[in-house]
Amino acid sequence: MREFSRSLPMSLLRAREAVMRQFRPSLRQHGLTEQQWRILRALAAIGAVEVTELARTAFLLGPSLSRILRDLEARHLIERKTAKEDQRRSMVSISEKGVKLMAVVAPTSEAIYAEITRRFGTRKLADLQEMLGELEQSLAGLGSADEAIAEE
Amino acid sequence: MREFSRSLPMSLLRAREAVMRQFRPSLRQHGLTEQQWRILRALAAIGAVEVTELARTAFLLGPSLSRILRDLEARHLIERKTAKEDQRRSMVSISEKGVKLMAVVAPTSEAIYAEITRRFGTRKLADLQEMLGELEQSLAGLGSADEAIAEE
DNA sequence: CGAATTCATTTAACATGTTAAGTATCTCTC
DNA sequence: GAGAGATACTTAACATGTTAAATGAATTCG
Repeated sequence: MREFSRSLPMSLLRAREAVMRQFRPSLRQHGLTEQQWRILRALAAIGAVEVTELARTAFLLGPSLSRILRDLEARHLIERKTAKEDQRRSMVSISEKGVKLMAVVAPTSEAIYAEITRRFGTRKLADLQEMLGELEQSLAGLGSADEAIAEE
Repeated sequence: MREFSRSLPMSLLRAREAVMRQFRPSLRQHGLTEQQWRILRALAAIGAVEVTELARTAFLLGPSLSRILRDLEARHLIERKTAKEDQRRSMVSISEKGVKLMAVVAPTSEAIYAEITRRFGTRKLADLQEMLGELEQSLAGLGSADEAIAEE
């Protein structure tokens, strides 16, 4: 069997951890987790969105997002209001307090990203992201929760 | 600010998820999580190891590993015995039952990996892993839990 | 119209990630 | 050789990942 530590999943895991390790301390100082920060950024970029689309954008599963939104709302960092036409949907948006928090955190976050880019190289970073996108594309539609049924 | 969904952390997260989505159903059919599978593979490759080194090899934090080993031991998939010279250390190894389980799971797992390799391309896969390793290297020693202290 | 179905979101249950604290053992030093 | 410190591992507490089930609201279809 392939040497365990050289598998693709491990390479991806180690690389991502190396990157996230840079951001976590700064976020933590402001009481934010990686996921909470993703949600705030997504909301700031998009504006008001439904929960389902926010999940797609921030790449979080519904249950995780549901819990995090509850907490962020309790901290008044986001706002929620149910849609008038469809009572099932709720529109989520970042609050003024959330915007202010982002303004505090963003500079450090940007500086860290810049340092990572500097160390790894701008060109290599672009190449890497290109390859990661291609990898994702090449696997699209393979494990979409349909193929596994045949094995049951 | 940089378009959120194109950040390096997101690219890495999406790519890894695309890959792991392929493996999870098969592992799940055998009652294994991704992390439990990593541990079994690591043990099969290395033999008997201390918990701390296993954590390094399987890329898991101590507390996670501690819990998982407790469960795997209860399922008789691994074995543990405290070292004679140093009562603090315990040597972990895969059990016969664990080996048999691996023999059942491995073929499917290998087939999935082969399919991923085929779709993405052997050469590109090697290139990608090379770049991921370089990224990890270029960030080594940056966020080793020391630099954040200056900010406190 | 009304039951069945679909859809958006939440809750539940269990496993892991993450940081801090605890426990037991070992080592080192005076 | 006794106490301070270091080391290996575990527990605790809280946040998220993951799958299944529940809830409530809209839609479809007979």
